Amino acid sequence: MQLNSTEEKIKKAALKVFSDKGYAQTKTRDIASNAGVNISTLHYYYRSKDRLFKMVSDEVFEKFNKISHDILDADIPFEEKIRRFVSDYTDFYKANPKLASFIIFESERNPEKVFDNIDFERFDQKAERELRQLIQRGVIRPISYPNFVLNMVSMTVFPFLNKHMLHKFNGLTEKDFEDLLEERKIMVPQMIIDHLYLK
Amino acid sequence: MQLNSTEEKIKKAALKVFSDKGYAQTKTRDIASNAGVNISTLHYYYRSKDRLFKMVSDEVFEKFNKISHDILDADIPFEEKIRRFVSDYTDFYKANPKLASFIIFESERNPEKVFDNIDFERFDQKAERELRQLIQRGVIRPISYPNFVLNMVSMTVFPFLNKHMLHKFNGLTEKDFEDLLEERKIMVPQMIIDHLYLK
DNA sequence: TGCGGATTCAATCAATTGATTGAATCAATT
DNA sequence: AATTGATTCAATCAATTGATTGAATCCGCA
Repeated sequence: MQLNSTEEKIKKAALKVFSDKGYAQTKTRDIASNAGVNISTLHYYYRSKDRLFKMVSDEVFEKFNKISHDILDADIPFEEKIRRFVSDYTDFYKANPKLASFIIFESERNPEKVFDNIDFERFDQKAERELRQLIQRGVIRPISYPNFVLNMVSMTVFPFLNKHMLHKFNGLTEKDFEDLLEERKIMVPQMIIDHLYLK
Repeated sequence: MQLNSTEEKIKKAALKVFSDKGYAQTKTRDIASNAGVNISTLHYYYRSKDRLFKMVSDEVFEKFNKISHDILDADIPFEEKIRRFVSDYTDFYKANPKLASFIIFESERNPEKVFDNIDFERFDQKAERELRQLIQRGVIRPISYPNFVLNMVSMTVFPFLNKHMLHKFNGLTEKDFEDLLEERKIMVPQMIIDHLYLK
């Protein structure tokens, strides 16, 4: 599919509107007018709102998963993986600020639409094994895998879920927000590592 | 308004459906049938979907804010406030598991419907002052107030935003989830305190 | 030029949904 | 028992919305 084709324009508009408003609040007419095409052109290419959503969300989750897999496959120390996880996902969400809420919101609100063929398993099994080994070797303190992941993911993603509130109630400008993210790239891994490593 | 009155039944059903499905995906018919009343009974009491939503969300945010205010007004050390924040909000969300997503989702998706008269300011000013003083006295390391809050809030709330994923991809049972939360009540404040306090 | 498939669109359909109406029922008071 | 206001409901309305239809337009190619 070539860039800027009608088909591609529709998908881009769909991602924008879906992640701005969520699945239910999105109207196919919104997407069509955002893409600058007729409603039936949208249906011509994607048949239904559901199928269009699935296409978009599959693409999003693919990009999303790739980051994890790349980090896990990298031949670097565990500490470094933590730093890269926070840094890479922060950059990912910075480049696509709406994806954070898209992923979290829609996977809770419309799991049946989002999950069909996503495999978190490969990633999880590998990561969990690595964590367990470090615990058994006495390098890091005992911690359950879900808790470890939650700490890392929550502190990385949450600023993007809360952006509106941060702007409204903490008066953060866009620049402030970016500075805050850069600060977190250092601080968050450091917090996790300081808590985890027994040294 | 008396307990279990029709009016109250509608509001309870509304909270349930709104927080299950989000504003847009909620149909007044859903609420009515959940409450066991006719659609027009719902309109008789609340006039419109918007007004019903506002009633419900105001009540939610009131409870939500009370926790912060109580902690901040308490005459206990700052460390202890961190522990109570994590613990009290965890209990709050445990008792009302859907409220976490309700608060985060709706305040981002429909800020204009949610925020009218919420004052985060009193809380924030007081808390920020307390943090600044500790930094100036050299008790804790320098950290911006938004970053401090983000760390605390994100690690506390996030498990509830992600519950479905945790169940699906980590195979957590309900019991596992509760154990995990109890573990986090200890671990999360400890992480924050270890990182913050210079001792 | 003219054929044929791909693409686009205006018009329309059917289902959904928030809201209203007017009648019926209930409950308290006299 | 009668009156009155509060409550409830079946039926209906108007707007929205996902989807379809059939005609028009575009484009590559003989």
